[in-house]
Amino acid sequence: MARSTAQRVATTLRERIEGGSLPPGTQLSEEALGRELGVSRNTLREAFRLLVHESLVVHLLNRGVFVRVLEPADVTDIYRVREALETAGVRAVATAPAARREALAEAVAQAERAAEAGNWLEVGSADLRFHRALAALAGSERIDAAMDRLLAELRLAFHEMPSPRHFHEPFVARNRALAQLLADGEHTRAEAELTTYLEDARRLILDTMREADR
Amino acid sequence: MARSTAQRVATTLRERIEGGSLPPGTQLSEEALGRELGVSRNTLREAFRLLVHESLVVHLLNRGVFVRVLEPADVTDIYRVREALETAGVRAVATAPAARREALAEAVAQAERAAEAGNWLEVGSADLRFHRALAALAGSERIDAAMDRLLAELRLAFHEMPSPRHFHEPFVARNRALAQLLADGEHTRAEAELTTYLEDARRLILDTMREADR
DNA sequence: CTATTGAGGATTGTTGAACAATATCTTAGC
DNA sequence: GCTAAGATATTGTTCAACAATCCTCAATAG
Repeated sequence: MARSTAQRVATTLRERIEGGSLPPGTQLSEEALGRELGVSRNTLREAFRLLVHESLVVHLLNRGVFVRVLEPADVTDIYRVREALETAGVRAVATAPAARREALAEAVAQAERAAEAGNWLEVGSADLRFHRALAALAGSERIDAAMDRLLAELRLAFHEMPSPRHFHEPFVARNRALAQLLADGEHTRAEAELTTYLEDARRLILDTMREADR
Repeated sequence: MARSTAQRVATTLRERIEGGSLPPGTQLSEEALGRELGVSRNTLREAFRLLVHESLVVHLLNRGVFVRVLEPADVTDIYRVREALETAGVRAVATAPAARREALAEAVAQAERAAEAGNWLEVGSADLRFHRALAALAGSERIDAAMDRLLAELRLAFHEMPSPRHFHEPFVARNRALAQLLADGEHTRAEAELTTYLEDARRLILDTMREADR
């Protein structure tokens, strides 16, 4: 559990960004943040580098670091990568260990329980876990890490979603259907469903973003 | 082209690593390197962060940074990601702009010219360009960046290849065949060829690595 | 002889202050 | 209103010091 000061500071900032108290576009001032968190500027800069690596912030030379602002083009790009990685998972389902396949069903069940309880934010988290588990079928550490980064970026966009229910509800049943297709060995149909799923989700996000820009 | 000192330092270290003068496993001492390159420890540490992001070095807490040592498991992992990303490119070939499709033929031609000239290192570079162009058909900045990182990692393994000709020669013709299948719209066969191509290349590297461990 | 422990030395982790380089804001002049 | 020059604030980089951690190696116990 040994972690450096910079890593702890990065965790604090990550929570603030994902929690919304540091909204996209905010500049992270070295002097102010360092004083508030009780760390030196050098250490803070090391923490910034970690967050840059996670794409949660961007670093502009001589201007500083800013909480990432997700453009529509970014959302489109992210969904292209998701399609590539999750499709790779679908294709590897036959050779994946049983534990990884069970993780899919587990995430679906969690999403359904959260939906019944009306906890739509948790539904969203379970949805991301499901798709992370999907990509994890490929059995690659690098794919897992890439998915983690992608989904962290996407969470920035989720913050702009005015109604979590409207956004997450339709996908609960579709996740179950997709999991069922995979369990039944219907690989081709599973791939097709995944593609339309991602296409629909992407469009929903983009429409909402355009809506918000008025 | 404004670049910070840290970025320039990272570039020289990158060149030394890829050039072989800093072989895998070497520790990058903050004190010694900082004195030699005429930069402070803090700036050097910022440069290290950039290289960590590129996976060229690893950072162990309280122990320092070391030039990445590629294990057989890493090679297997990298080829899983390559399969996912390059397959995504193959699938998007129909919708890709003409310029991107021409980049494929260009890389094939360069590899063939280099092979005729007996310049096998250049053949290797052209091979990587071809596969980078393949993934670029997907039209995603993040996929492009991921491929760049993956191929930079792979170069670490290429250093251990005793005979560049033996390793690169067989793949020149296969790249041309693959490009032809794509130009002909034979998507299914192209995907199949890509899979066996990557499988063969991976096995060749792994066999060589095991050979070298004796 | 092997394994463990502990002291010492070397390296990294972090700090705070200082100055340089750059960007942004303000103001003067047209 | 617009441009240009200067003032101000922020980041980029350095330096020196100290704290925390790891590694080496010898001394010791079994």
